[in-house]
Formats: sequence, structure tokens, C-alpha cells
Amino acid sequence: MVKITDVARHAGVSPSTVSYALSGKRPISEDTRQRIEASIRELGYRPHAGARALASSRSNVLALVIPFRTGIHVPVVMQFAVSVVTSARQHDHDVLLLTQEEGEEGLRRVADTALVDALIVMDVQLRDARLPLLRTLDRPSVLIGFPAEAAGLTCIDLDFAAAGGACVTHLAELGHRCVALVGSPPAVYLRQTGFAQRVTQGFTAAADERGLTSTVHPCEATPAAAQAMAERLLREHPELTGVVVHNEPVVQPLIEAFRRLGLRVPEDLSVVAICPDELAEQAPTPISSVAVPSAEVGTRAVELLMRKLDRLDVPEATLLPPRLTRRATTAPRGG
Amino acid sequence: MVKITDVARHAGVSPSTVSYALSGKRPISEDTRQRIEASIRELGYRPHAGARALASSRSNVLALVIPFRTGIHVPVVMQFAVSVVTSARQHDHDVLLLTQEEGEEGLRRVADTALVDALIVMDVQLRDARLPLLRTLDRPSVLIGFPAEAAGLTCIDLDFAAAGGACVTHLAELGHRCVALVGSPPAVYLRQTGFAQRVTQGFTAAADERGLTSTVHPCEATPAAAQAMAERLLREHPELTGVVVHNEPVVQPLIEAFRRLGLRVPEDLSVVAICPDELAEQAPTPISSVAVPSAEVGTRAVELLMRKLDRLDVPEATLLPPRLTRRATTAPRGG
DNA sequence: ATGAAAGCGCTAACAA
DNA sequence: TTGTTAGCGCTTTCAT
Repeated sequence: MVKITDVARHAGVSPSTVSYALSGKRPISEDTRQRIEASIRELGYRPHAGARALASSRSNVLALVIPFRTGIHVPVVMQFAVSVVTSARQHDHDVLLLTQEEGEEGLRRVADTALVDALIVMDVQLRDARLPLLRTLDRPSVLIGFPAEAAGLTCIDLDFAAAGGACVTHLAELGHRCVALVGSPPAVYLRQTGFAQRVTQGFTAAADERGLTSTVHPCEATPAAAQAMAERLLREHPELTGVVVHNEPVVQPLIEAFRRLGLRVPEDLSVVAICPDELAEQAPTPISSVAVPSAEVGTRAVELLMRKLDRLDVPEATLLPPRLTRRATTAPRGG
Repeated sequence: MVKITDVARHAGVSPSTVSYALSGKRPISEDTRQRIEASIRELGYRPHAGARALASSRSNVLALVIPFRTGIHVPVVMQFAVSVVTSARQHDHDVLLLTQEEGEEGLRRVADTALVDALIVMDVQLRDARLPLLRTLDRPSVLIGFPAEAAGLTCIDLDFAAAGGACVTHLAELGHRCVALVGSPPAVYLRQTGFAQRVTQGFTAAADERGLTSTVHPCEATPAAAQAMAERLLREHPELTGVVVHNEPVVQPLIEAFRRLGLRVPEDLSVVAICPDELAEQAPTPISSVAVPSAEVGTRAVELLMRKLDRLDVPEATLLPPRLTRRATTAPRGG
């Protein structure tokens, strides 16, 4: 194995000079830098990660804790993870993958062993058992999602309340007067995941504000549940002309169910989803939607973390404003 | 920060004794072990990962390289990743996530800096540019998938050829005489990903062997493509009564397309998929299928890697035998 | 602008 | 069964 002393000898300088040339933490004469770089290339030198971590107390590794349970749309998690890895690399960091299963002990372990410098925690619950731990940990963290009590923590997410509201506004502007929200599976509400409730709040508040009739319906993430939901909505709310869906796997089945029941989308019924743009675009009838910007959230989370590692100030809360794209599933009421 | 010398002092032993108590690499008297454990708990000691890696030249971290491109079913990748993380933890290892994008340089980086002890590479192509590198790297690796030339490498995957064959056999035993394979998107074949071609080979070979008429059709992973495919199959192959689908996003849309075209599934047309059991089970009509056992592949890959790290022998090739479960989409020909 | 040298916290020979 | 000690390869003060 080639080490820094080998490079130093080869370049005719001291090890510390090589180190400084690498880190840029002190000025190096152009000539010296050239020689060092040449030696590094020639010898194929790679600094030993462990030695570096030990000497500098920086591992240049971030932990990413991903969820893995019902009601979570897998592609969203995956896209998020990929964007975290990609952004982290741009900041010269790597990403260690942890599952929710590891729990608090897992977080403590990677933080206390100095395996990672900082943590990104996905799928934060309203009252998340990990919050007290994250507050006391000596390493910075960023949460995806907003717990009930976020003081002292750094959180980022799509502004789901505004997203729910934007959907209603869109429908209202198209003249719709009676709307329904088809939401996440009941389990998601039960475990108090903030985003599901926030959508509901934003949806209901916007509907009330504009004097629309509105109802909210959690829904299992299966085609069968979508079919049942469509039937029920038409039965119980004959006036219904606008539907907001916040449940990825159900968006397409729901539209198909409505069509099977004889409704034209968007002529008789407008549907707007809160889902990844990709899903909305690829549907047979492209779906009007508010984007769930996983990639952007990932990138921003990493940037926040980097600022924290540099001891710069960061906002406690970052709410990404919703972006609604009208596609082919919404139309003015009455055709 | 509590360090090993603190624990040693507190327990009245030497640092090496603490180290050995932790690693189990030499016998420790019951009494001493007790005291050490008590001290560790009392002081909240956690060994520093970097220091450990430096002293032992073992980081206890595995690299997992995941693919991220068209034609790859995201939930399969995700489930695989989760199972790798879970299994790795059972062997006291963590997992560093790398994307395919990082390419060979990424592999070299994490290996040469000793950031990881070993690597798992997903989505290996028939002629994969990373193979020569993996062969020369000083760290063990396991590939998911089989390249054209696998000598000197350790590979594992579902036996996709046998899977294709098992589907045909199932249909043949039900009396079907004319079958079609709806496969992965053309892009997957073009980039020479082994599994797509292996399914085709196994499918065709089994059909020929049993004297069935068979055709093969790559298919884009969209509902629209599924619809077009269904129409085309019925038009071009009126005798068709059995379909094998190896393209997750298309399975359900294809069944629906056939039904829209007036065919009953399974009475008029049997459909068997190669896909995760989860997908097959959750369909409105549970789908007969050969399981793509991502979780098992992940677990097995980690076990292979652990054996290699322990310098034990491992087979170069591990082909998991297909497991076909008959559900509600296959039936004897002619009802 | 550069060098010398003292650690960083741990493991594993070597010694007893 | 346990202790002593020399590194592991790097960063970073302190000097010059």
C-alpha cells in the first residue's frame, strides 16, 4: 500500500506538505504542488480513510436512515436515496445506509463510533422516538419531515399543507364545488406521520376558505381499495366533481375505477394527484399533479448538513413550496 | 470521548484486554469479562470506527453498488438493498451506498482508500466494464447477475433461464400449445443485461423441447405499451393461450388489456409472471408467478462475501432455483 | 512556504 | 490469562 510518506519521499517534501497539498488548508507553491500531484499519480496514492478519520475526526461519511414499511411509496424513497448519494459525493462525502429497523440504537452506534459525521433521517413521525436522541447526539442531523416539536432540529420537506391547498385551489378555479381527498392508508395516519395529516389540513382549510364541500378518505394502497373507494365516493357524494389523491399506488387504479363506473376523466370528474412528476407524466392520461420532489429534498438535505458541518447557520425549517402542473386529468366543471 | 484506555483503567485491566474482550480473539476470564462489560456500560464506551479500521485494516463496511436506469424495477432494487443492509448488520458490518453512476472510479476509490472491506455489485452486464477492475481489486466482491465471462468472480442470481423454462413447463402441463414471452424493455436487451436474455433462452428452449409454438416480445414498461402488446399478440397469434411476462410494471396492465379485448384470464388465456411474490400476491387477481427473490439474493450475497472475507471457499456461481407459485391467472387450456 | 513530530484510538504481536 | 508496546497512516500544531 502506498502511503503519504511514500509520496512525500518521491516528491522530495515532507508528509505534512503532501497532506496540506491534498486538503488545501495551507498555501503550497505551484512548483511543489506540481511535483506532489505527479508523485501521487505516479504512485497511485490513495489516502487511507480510517487513518484520515482518526487523525482529523472526520469520516466524510453521512448516514441515511430509510423507512421500510407499509404506505411508503418505494420509488420515492429510492429516488431520494440516490439524490442524497449523488449530492453527498459532490461534497466529497459517502453515504452509509441504515434501515429504520435499526432504530435509535443504530443512530447512536454510527454517531458514537464516529463512523459518520452527520445523519439524514427520513420519514420522521409527529412524535418520533428518535428526536430526543438526535438532539443530544454530538453530530448534526437533518430530518425529512416535520415532527410536532421541531425546536432545535433541522427539518425539510415539501410543504404538504400548501400542496393540499394548491390542489383545492386548482379545482376551485376550474369551478368545482364538491371535492374529496383520497389519502394515504389508515396505517400512515395511525402512526402519526406528519405529511398525511398536513395534506388533510391544507386540503380542508383551503376547501373551507373557498366554501367548497369536502371530505377526506384514507385509502389502502391496492387497486381493489381504489375500486371500492371510487364506488363509495360516487354513492355517498353524487355532487363530487373533483378528487385529490395523495397515495401513489392508487392514483391510476382510481382513475380507471371512475372510468369503469361510467365517469369521464376529466370531463365529468377532475383528478389531481400529489405524487412524483415521473408517475404523473407516464400515466396513460397524464395526471395533473403537485410534484413530490424527492430529488430536490435529497439535495437540499445534504446541503443543509454540509452547512451544519461547516458550523454555518441553517434555518430550522425548510418547506419547499408546491409546484402544480396541470396535465390531462383536470378540466373545468361540467366539461 | 470515552476511549479504550478509560475503560481499561476503570476496569483495572490493560487496554489490550479490553480489546480482546470485545473481539473475542483470545480467552478472557469470566470475572475480568464481567468487569470490563460493566465498565463499558457505565462509561458508555464505543470503539472509534476509524481507529479500529486503521489498526486492524478492517472497516467492517461493505459497498453496495445499485443500478439506476430504465427497465429496472425500483422496488426490487430497494428490497435487495434493505436485505443487504439487514444481513450485513447481522455480521456486524455496515453498508455504504454507491450508485452505478460513480462507475469504476467509485469502486476503486472506496476499495483503495480502505473505506470498505468488500463490494456487492448489482445489475452486472454481460460484458461489464467493471469486471477487470473487480478482478484486480484487493478486496473481495460478489456480483448480482452473471457476466459472459465469470471466471475468477463470484456471482449469484436467480436462475433466470430455469425460471423462463419453469413458466413454459407450467403452461405446457396445463395443455397450452402456443405461448409468448413479454419481456423487458428493448433497452435492457440492448445493453446486454444477462437476465433478460437468459429468460428468453430458457423460455425458447423449453418451448422447443415440448414442441410448443413460441414467440418473444420485448416491451416498454408502460400501460400503453402493454395495451399495444396485447392487441398485437392477439392479432398476430390467434392461437395464443399462454403468456409469460417478465416485466414488472407491465404485468397488471397487460392482464387488464387482454380483458378489455374480451379475453377472460385465466379461462381463455393463462398468464404467468416472473416478478416479486409481493406484486403477484397483491394483484386484484393473484398472479401465478416465479418469484424474483431479491431478499434471498441479498442475504446470500452478504453470506458469500463474509465467507470470502474469512478466506473460506465459495462457489463461483450460485444460481437460485426458480420457485413457481400457481395463483389465479393460469388454468388448463380451454377453460 | 515548508518541516518535524506529536498524537488520533485502536489492535496485535510479543512477552510474561 | 493478562500486560506492554509498537505501530496502523494520517492531520495538525508548533517551529522555522
